[in-house]
Amino acid sequence: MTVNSRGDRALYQQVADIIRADIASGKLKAGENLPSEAQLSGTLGVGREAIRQALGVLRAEGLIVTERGFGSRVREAQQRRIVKLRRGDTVIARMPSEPERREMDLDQGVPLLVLTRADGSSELLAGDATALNA
Amino acid sequence: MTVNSRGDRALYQQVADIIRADIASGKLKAGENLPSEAQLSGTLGVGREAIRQALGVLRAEGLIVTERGFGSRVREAQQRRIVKLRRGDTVIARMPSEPERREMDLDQGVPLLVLTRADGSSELLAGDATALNA
DNA sequence: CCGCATTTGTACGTATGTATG
DNA sequence: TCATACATACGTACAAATGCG
Repeated sequence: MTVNSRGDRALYQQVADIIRADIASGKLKAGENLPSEAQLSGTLGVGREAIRQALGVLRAEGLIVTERGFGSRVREAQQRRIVKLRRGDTVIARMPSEPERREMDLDQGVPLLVLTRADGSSELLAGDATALNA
Repeated sequence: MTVNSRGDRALYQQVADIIRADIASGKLKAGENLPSEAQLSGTLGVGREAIRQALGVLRAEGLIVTERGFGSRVREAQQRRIVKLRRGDTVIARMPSEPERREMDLDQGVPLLVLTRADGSSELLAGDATALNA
């Protein structure tokens, strides 16, 4: 598995593809730490920015989480709470704004579910911790 | 409205806050073009990278879309198709992977809804174009 | 159709700040 | 205290797409 600067895809996309595949295949397991940016940079032979962009893609996909001063690790599947929908309830999905994300303490790449009950009341639900059931 | 390098928030977050507020207030209307990165850089007195990071935040929130060689504009609300949920249907939300995003031609910052019908069949729905109704 | 200016995308380097262990 | 690691932010350069004359 290596990157190719002559490929039609950007280096950082190729890096993201490699890591995503490693996660999907189980070569990188949930909760496991990724190599540091510097290590990935050296191993794959690309600059740190390409590595950081790749990790940014994977964070936006909700596949990894990164902690400053520590590193990145494969995000673990969240326990899902099942929310029963009743007749007349409606739901839409969207991404939280940054302030909302901090407020609700959500990881990057986690969508929000806006549940509006038939009576007009509404709730914000973390998309990775919620399963809807009609 | 200006940025402050001594603030406790990063410059790019401050820039994102300003533009987000301009969108929320209607000062920047749906479909309207944002100033170019170079213009924002000059106007706000920060480097291009801080501007690009700010725009990246807003893209991830689904607030703007960017076209290479053209610029960024405020994303317009999508017409939502209403999907009726029947008893036994379940739905979870997640972000698409980059390959899925390109495949389904989704903008950044648009979540995916995975609808599994009671009979076991499932569908992928664009979160910004779908409203669930139980 | 062609060339040009504009604009975003990619990728590198460098430096400094800040959190973790 | 200290090394490690990520975050922020500047600069530079070139590639690639768009729109216009």
